[in-house]
Amino acid sequence: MSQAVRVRFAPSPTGYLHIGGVRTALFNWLWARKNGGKFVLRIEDTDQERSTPESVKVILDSMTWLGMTWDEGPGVGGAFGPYTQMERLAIYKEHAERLITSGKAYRCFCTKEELDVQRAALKAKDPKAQFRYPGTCRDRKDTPSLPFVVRFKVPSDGDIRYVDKVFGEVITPNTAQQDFVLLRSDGVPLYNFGCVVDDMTMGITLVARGRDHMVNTPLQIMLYAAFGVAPPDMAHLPMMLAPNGEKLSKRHGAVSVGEYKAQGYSPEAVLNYLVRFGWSHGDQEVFSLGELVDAFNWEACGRGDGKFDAKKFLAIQHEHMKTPRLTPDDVYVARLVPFLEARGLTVDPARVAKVIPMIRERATTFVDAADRLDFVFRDVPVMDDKASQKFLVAANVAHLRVLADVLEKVSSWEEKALEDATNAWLAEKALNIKDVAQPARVALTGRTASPGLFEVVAALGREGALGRLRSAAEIAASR
RNA sequence: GGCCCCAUCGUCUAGCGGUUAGGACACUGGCCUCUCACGUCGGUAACAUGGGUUCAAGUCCCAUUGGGGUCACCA
Repeated sequence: MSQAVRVRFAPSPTGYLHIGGVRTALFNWLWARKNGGKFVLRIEDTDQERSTPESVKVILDSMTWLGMTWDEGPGVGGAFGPYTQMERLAIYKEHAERLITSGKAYRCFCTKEELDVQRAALKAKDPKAQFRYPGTCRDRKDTPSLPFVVRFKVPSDGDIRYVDKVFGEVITPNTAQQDFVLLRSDGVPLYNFGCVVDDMTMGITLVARGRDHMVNTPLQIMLYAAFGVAPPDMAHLPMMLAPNGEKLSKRHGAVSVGEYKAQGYSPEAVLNYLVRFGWSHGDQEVFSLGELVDAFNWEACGRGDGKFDAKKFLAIQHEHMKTPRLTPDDVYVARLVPFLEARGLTVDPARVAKVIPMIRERATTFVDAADRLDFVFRDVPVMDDKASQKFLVAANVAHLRVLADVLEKVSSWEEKALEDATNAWLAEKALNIKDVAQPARVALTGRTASPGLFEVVAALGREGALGRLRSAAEIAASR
């Protein structure tokens, strides 16, 4: 009885994939997956000034990285293509002519320049007035051979009402509208027309988009009515703003998917943070993708705008990195290796897998993880000067040497045995672990903060660990 | 300014007439501890204001205030 769900994400390829756009894509994607429906990706490139092929590629790559696969669209095709608007101009033209024929739209020969003059004149008289197309060509009978746009004939009275899946009933009086342009003089459709023709011909059943589009929805519903077609369900999402309440943009920090990828975020964590922005599921904060697909619904979407919180985002990312259920070891390794290699390190994935437990609970991003594991993959650790000067000093030479000697006698090079042997020595000499831990840590890792000392010793292997302790002792002795 | 939308801790939010107003992030005190983390126990912190409706309003209605969106041959 209910038709199969078909939703879409229709970005404009004018730059990067913005984190806010990802959120609207996500809500659509979740709805499709939850209902076994189709998720369509459509490229709205009718703004030829700003659209670029590079941007299309960035968007596709970002969507792929995020795991939001599309069932129809660029690269995968589908029965309702093409999925790029500039390849659909004939379809828009045909639909525009249909509206002209049925008297729902008309050719307007007013030029942009003429209208700009009229607009300026009005503003000059009354700065607060809003210019609206006066309907000059509305009832024009002649058809001069001049360039023209196609305008929609907005009903002069009545109103448009629809029930938004998030905001409930929305009523807008028609008197608030003007005869808007469907098709530019060069035959390229404007947003509202292209959007409606595409959604209609692509069989879209629900349109979910940002609240900044809510003003377009009444116009689009008029168009559906003009075509004699029932409009799809509508759902608007509250806006994600910058911490200061402005529109979220580059100047507020990272806003593109690519930046978060580069910073070592997980795609699941990105989606997890974004979904909780404007949607909730009781007290649950952390979700796997599967859980999201199951739990998502429109009823639990909030209506208030919100502000982006980078710290909470990082916390969600950290949560995903800590939890093997959310980030299995093999996934962890696959994502971490490129970041290690980016540091110029040569790494064996099997070895990476072995040392991940050392940093599971500590690393917040893969960049952070690579940094924390850096010392493992070098012959000589990168030495922090302050750490070296504070701990690799004459007073610690003996401890470092003896520790190396004690460890050397351990037959089984594993954490427990190494720790036991060390503790035995400490007990015998009435020493405290604190007396040797920091100097040893600096010797082994080059830093004052690291995973547990004996995890580190074990991970470095007999030769590596003993060598580092002894050469550090030399450095300390020379001071 | 017109039209539209919104309003619970600093932030994301739970709440769908009766709650000591809950959780998370952030901040913060203690515990744990070889560092850093993790973990754990605790703390500070919110219903914008004014009217109604009701035995009873964070929850319903109205107004005010505040915030946001949008007013193109951009999307």
